[in-house]
Amino acid sequence: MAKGITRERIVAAALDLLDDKGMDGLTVRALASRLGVGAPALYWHVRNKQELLDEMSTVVLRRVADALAAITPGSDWREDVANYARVLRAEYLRHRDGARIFSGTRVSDPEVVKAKEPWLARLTGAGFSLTEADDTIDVVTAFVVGFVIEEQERGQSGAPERYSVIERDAWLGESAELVKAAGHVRDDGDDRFERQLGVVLAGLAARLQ
Amino acid sequence: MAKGITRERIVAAALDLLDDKGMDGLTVRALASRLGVGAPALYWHVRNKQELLDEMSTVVLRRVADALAAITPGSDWREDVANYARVLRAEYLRHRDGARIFSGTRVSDPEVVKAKEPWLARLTGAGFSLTEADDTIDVVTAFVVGFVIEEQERGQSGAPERYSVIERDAWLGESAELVKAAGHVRDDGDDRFERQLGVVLAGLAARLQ
DNA sequence: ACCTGAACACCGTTCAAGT
DNA sequence: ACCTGAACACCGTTCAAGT
Repeated sequence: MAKGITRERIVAAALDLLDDKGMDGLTVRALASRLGVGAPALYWHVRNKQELLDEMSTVVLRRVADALAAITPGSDWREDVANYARVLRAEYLRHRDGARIFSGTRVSDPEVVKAKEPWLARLTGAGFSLTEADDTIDVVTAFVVGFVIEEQERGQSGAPERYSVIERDAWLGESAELVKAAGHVRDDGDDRFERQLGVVLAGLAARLQ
Repeated sequence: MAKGITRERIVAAALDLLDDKGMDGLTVRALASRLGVGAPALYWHVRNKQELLDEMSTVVLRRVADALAAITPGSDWREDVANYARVLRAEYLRHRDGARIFSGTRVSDPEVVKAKEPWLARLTGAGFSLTEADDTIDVVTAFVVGFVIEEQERGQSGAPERYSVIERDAWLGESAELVKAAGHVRDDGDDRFERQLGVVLAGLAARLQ
């Protein structure tokens, strides 16, 4: 409706549209009509759809960086790294298919990459070599990305019935008793995340001995 | 050319097409013409494109299961889990954007899910509870998915120059010395993977104490 | 500088009709 | 049972033209 489209407004509207309609509904035309302009108007502000996606992912990672900058570092690097993992997961979860869409995309803003600096300082200060510190951030990031991709696929429209325990057992058929039992005791969400994050953190701590 | 399209041939051709032309080139029409039929012909064998993608990912995961079944389990669960991680990474790497495309999709074949059974048996036998055994497979899977997504994004067409160290330093601008230094010492590929996988395995081993 | 209108070369999918 | 031809309702993107 109100004109005066800017790059930032486009990206913000794109994130809203993604949450409303999902990845398939995130089209240049739908985005333009949401902003009250024609589709070609967007191409004055953004080179193409890929650049738009990169910009969206940069915004999400900037929020991660900002949230982390607002947290006062604790006394233990373990708790700080855990907070990084939690914030990253929370920001991915905030958007439909966030982990799949925003992982492995190019960050367009150097400031977001520079946000790693205090973390590397803190980890090397705690006794990690530079490579180990870099590995630390990377391995935690990889874990969170993989975890949330699976998590978001699960909690989605389109046949949650396969994940209903009874139907899953029937679908599995004969034998595979442990696979079925694992399905019965399986939990979701925060507890599962914290538990598995604990595994990764324990592995990192072991490096310091 | 040769007619007699079957579901399996369609999926195999789709994997080939993906590797040749990438995700954007994987269209129903291009796939059909590769098989020598019209696009609507495919809809007799496959409900829609999503089902085709699910089937592709099932084939990839079936190869993982088969490769693992061919490996004789060693004396140490650590080495077995490491082999799972290596095989999963290798199969993802085999296809363009494999990790991003094939992770978090629905497996259509119960046999592939059942392949987890001997792993759960082995891990519980080694002293893990059922939940811990399930976490073990999941946390390793999540790590591999996240790692390979990043890995495949990097080794791709479209501006590898940002990842050239000199240009990256310039792009980063002032300060952020540790971020730059980390970029200088950073390696890629197998060594990096083995190192970070070692972190996850150490964390899992710590659970057993 | 910023946006529109019209167009181009595509998409996934449906469906009557053919064999 | 399996496939074609034609069509529908879309896509992302370009480009001359308007203001």
